[in-house]
Amino acid sequence: MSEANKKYLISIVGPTAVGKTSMAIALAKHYKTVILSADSRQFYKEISIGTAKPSQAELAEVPHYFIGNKSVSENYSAGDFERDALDLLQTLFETYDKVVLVGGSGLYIKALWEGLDEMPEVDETFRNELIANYEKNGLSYLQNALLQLDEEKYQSIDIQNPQRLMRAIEIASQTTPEIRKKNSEKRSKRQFEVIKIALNEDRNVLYDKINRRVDNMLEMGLLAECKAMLPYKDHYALKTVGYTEIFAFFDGIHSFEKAVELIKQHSRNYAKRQITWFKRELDLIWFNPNALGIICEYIDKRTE
RNA sequence: GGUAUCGUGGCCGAGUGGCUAGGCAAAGCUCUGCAAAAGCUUCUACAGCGGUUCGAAUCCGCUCGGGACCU
Repeated sequence: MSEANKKYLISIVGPTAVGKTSMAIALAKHYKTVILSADSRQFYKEISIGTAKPSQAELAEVPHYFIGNKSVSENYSAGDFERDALDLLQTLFETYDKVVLVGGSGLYIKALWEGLDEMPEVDETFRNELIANYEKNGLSYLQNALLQLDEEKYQSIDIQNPQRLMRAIEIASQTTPEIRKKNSEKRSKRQFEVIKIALNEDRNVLYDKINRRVDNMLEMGLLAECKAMLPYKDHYALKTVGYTEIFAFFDGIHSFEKAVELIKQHSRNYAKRQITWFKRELDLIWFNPNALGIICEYIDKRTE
């Protein structure tokens, strides 16, 4: 079963602060390859401290892709990432048999592993109208709108979730059932094998790491980074843990101490959601974050 | 020592005789383009003991505890 030219995407996933970055670097060095990041916030070049980007020293150890390659003023979606990452992988696999993927953004990783259906481009004007209508008329407005456009979708999604409803309406209003069916059929097959590795550890240990990392971010100058981002505070990229809480502090909504407490708490909540997300992935194996040796053995067995 | 006063689930907090307040946290979960987002579910407590009542977190008594005031 060993094929000379078989390509592998070694994927390291798991909750925030568990130790994915250092594991990915260790693996990339061991297999003499490069790292492709799948972190929906580390794309942005202006925000580094609060997103726990790899340090300059770490970035110098191994080539990284998709770190700081976008600006917070751009909108970048899971679909964009799938397309860009797939393009890049095609090139990388000409040189490497194995590439390390690392990140914690479940949807983005899923997009790269399995692909998303082809969908119409997001129409900002339409989306803004939808948001305005939702704010004026409430959830039932969205529910009714989707029910009119695509009853099948209405039955299958969480109709309590305004974000999902709006996205479904966007798609339904620009496509027909036939197009939607065809789009889901032409999802592209992957030319590489995905090896799914998740890192996790005792919840209390993880939470402790998260808390300490937040303190560390503050020491490294998170406050100044947030201050510099004030002009962009309404961009999607800044709607994220570590920034929204500090912005609220700047606005006098709560104290600095409260902001710090909330960042820690929200980071813990995020970690929990990540764990829930990846738990559904059945062909994914869980390891302790310092089990480098065991992980290498596992990879070797899978790729021999 | 005396006088009033308060004591609600991990935390905050409404409720003055009868129908699970609510919020936060926590835990569990959902997920095809805002995803570090957004949403869902679960968690029946009234300091203790006794009394009144068909029925008490709510009324009465005592005890314990907190903070306040007076001497």
